[in-house]
Amino acid sequence: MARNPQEDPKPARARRRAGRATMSDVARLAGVSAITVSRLLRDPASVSGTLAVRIRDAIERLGYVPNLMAGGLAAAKSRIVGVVVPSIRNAFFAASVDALSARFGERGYAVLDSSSDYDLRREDTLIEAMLAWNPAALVLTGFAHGPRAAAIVARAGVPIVEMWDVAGRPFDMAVGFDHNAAGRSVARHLLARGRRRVAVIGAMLGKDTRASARCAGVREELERAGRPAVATIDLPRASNVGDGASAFAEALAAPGGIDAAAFSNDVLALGAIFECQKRGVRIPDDVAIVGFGDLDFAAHCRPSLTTLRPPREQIGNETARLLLSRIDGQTPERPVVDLGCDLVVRESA
Amino acid sequence: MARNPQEDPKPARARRRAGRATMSDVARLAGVSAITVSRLLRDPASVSGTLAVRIRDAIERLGYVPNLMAGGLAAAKSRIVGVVVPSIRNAFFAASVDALSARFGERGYAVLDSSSDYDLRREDTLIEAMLAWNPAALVLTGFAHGPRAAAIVARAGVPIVEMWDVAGRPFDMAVGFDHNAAGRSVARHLLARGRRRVAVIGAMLGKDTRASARCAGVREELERAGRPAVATIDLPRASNVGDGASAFAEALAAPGGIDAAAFSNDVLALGAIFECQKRGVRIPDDVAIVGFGDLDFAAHCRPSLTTLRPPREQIGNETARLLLSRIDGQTPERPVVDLGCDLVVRESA
DNA sequence: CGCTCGAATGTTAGCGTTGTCATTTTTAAA
DNA sequence: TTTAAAAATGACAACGCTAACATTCGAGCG
Repeated sequence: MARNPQEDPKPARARRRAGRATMSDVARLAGVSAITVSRLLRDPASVSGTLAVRIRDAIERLGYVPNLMAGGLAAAKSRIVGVVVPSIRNAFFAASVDALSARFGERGYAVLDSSSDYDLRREDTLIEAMLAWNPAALVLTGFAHGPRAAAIVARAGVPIVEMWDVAGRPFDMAVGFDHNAAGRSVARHLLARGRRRVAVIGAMLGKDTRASARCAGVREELERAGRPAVATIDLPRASNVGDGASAFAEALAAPGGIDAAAFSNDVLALGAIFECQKRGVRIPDDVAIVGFGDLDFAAHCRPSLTTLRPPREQIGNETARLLLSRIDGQTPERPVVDLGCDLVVRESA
Repeated sequence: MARNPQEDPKPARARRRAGRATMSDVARLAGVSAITVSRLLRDPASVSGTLAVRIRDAIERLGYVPNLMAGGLAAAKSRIVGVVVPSIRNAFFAASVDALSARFGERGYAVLDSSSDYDLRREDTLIEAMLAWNPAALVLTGFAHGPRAAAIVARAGVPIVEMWDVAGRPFDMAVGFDHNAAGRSVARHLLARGRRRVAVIGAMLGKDTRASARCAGVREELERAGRPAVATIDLPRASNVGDGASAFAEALAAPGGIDAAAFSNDVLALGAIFECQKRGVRIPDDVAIVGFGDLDFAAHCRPSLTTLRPPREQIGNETARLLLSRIDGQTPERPVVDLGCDLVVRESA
C-alpha cells in the first residue's frame, strides 16, 4: 500500500496542550519575538511604544492569558504566597488574610491559604504542600510550630512572616502584638475599677497559645496585686456563645462568687451577657465583663462590651508590606513589628 | 594570553534552579529512571514493591518535595481549584470554603480563594487570574457574574460549580438552595403566627442578589396574603449589628407601626434585639423577629432567634464532591443540587 | 564621519515534570 | 517448553515560559 509521500514527514510525538493561546501565538501575530512579549508583561518600560501597542493589540485579539505555571517553572519562583492560619473561619484571621490578599493581589500575587485546625503536625504538612508551589513568601500564625517546621522552612529559603504574635523567636519576621501584655492590661483595668474576685475564662488554651498567653497575662497581673484569679476555666472547644454562657454560670457558682470575668474572646463574653440577662445579673454592677476582639457586636450589645481591640487588618497589611519589600530585594532586616492592642473601655467593665 | 585548555570546554549557560532536590536526584539515588519516581507518586500501584521501597527511601533522604509548577506545566493541568466568593470574611462563605478546602486537601488539591467584594467586574478579573494557574476546577458564587465571565469560563473548559444558589442557569453545575423559597417560608411563618404588619430589612440588596431574592420572597408571599410589607429598608453597607439596630428603629417608626421584622441576616437581627432591649420593646409580644443564617449566637441570645439555617458546610462538601467526580472523569451530568434551607423556630417569632 | 555606548530586540537553552511510545521482564496460557 | 499477553520500566520530547547571552540600531561625541 503506497503511502502518501506528503503525510507526516516526521512522526512528531502527539502532545497535549492547554488549548489556550500562548505567548508565541501573541508574538507571531504582533510580528515580534516571544521574549519581547514576556518583557512587555513583566517590565513595560523596557519595550518601545510602537511594539507595545502592537503586542497589546495581539493579546487582546487572542484573549491571551499567561500560563503562570510555565513562568513559575522558568523563573524558579512563583507569584504565590502561602498562608497557614489555624482557621479561616476565625474572624480575626479572616480579616488579616483578607487584607493580606488585597495587598498582594494588587501586586499580582495569588494567596494560597489553608487551615491547620490548631494541629501543629497538620501545619507541617500544609507548609510542605505550600513549598511544592515554590511560593514567593510564606505567612504562618504564631510561633508554635510542628516538629519539622524549622527544617522545612530553612530549606525553603523564602521570606517568612509569623503573624499575630511578637513574643517569641521568629524564623524570619513577625507582625502582631504581645498577648501577655494585653492580658495584663485587662487585669490592671479590672483592679483599677475595684474588682477583687476575677474569673478567667478561655477556650482551647492548650492549643491556642495566644489565647493562653492573654489569660496568663491576666492571672499574672492579678497575682502581682495579691488578688489571684478565683477561677480559671478552659473550654475544650473553639469559642462559641453557648460555652461562654455555661462557663460563666460555672464561674458565678465559685465559692465566694466573682465580681468580674475576663474572657479570651468576645464570643464567650457575649454568651456571658446573655446568661446575665437570663438570670437578672447586673453588668457591671454585680459582675464586670471583659472580652477580646472588639467584634462587630461589642459596641452594640447591652451593655456594650469592654474589650481588647487587636489590629486585625493592620496585621495583614503590615505583613504584606514587609514581605513585598523583602521580595523586592530590600533590606534583609529581621523586624518584629509590635502593633499593640488597645483596651476599649465601654459599659461592661 | 594562553588560556587554560581545561577550563570550561563548553560555555554552559548559567542557569537558575530552585535549589531543591529534583525528581532526577531521587531517581539517581534510587537507581531508577525519573519516570518511575513520577509514577510511584501519581499511581503507586503501577510500580513494583521493591522499587517503591527504594524510591520512598530516596525521597525521604533527600527531603524531596515535588515541583508542582513543573508537573502542572507538563500535564497541562494543575491540582489547583480556584474559588471566588464575595467576601471570605463573611461567615457563610468562610464555612463553605473551609469545608471545600478540607475535601480538596484530602485529595491533594490546593484551593486558591479570592474575594470580589460583590464587584462583578472585579470578579471577572479574579476569574481570569485564576485561569492563569490552569485550575482543575472553578467555584463561583451565585449566578450574577460580570460581562466577560461567560466568555472567560467557556474558554477555560474546566468543571465549574456556582454555589449558594440554585435559582438560575448555571454555566455547568450548581449547589445551594432557593433563596426566594426560603424568604417565602419566613413570610408564611409570620402570617401563621398572626403577624400582619411586617417590615423587611436587608443589606446591600442591590449587590447581594441572594439576600435580595430572600427579601423578595418575603414580600411576594406577604402580598399574596394581602398583607404587603409595611416597610422595606435596604442598608448600603455589609450587614453589621449597628445598622441592624438603626434600621429596626426606623421600621418601628413606620406609620401604623410594625408587628414583625424579617432580616436578611442574623447580624442585623441581633442589632434589632439589642435595640429592643434598650427601648423595652418585647419580643415576640410586641414585635416578632426573624433572621437568616443561624449564626452561633442565634440559639443563645435573649430571646433566642428564629432564623433560616443555610447548609453552609454541606454546600462546600457537595461542591467538592461534584467537582472531584467530574475531575475523575465521571458522568458529565449537569446537576443542580438543591440542599434546601430550613426555618429554625425559636422564641423570637 | 567613524566610534563608543546604551537601549531595544532577538537567539538559545533550559526550568522539572509528564505523555507517548519503545523496550524489557514477568506471568499465564497453550 | 514455547509463546503470547500483560506488567514494569525506560527514553525522549514537549509543556510555555524566562535567564543569559548575542546582536542590532541609533544617539552622542570628538
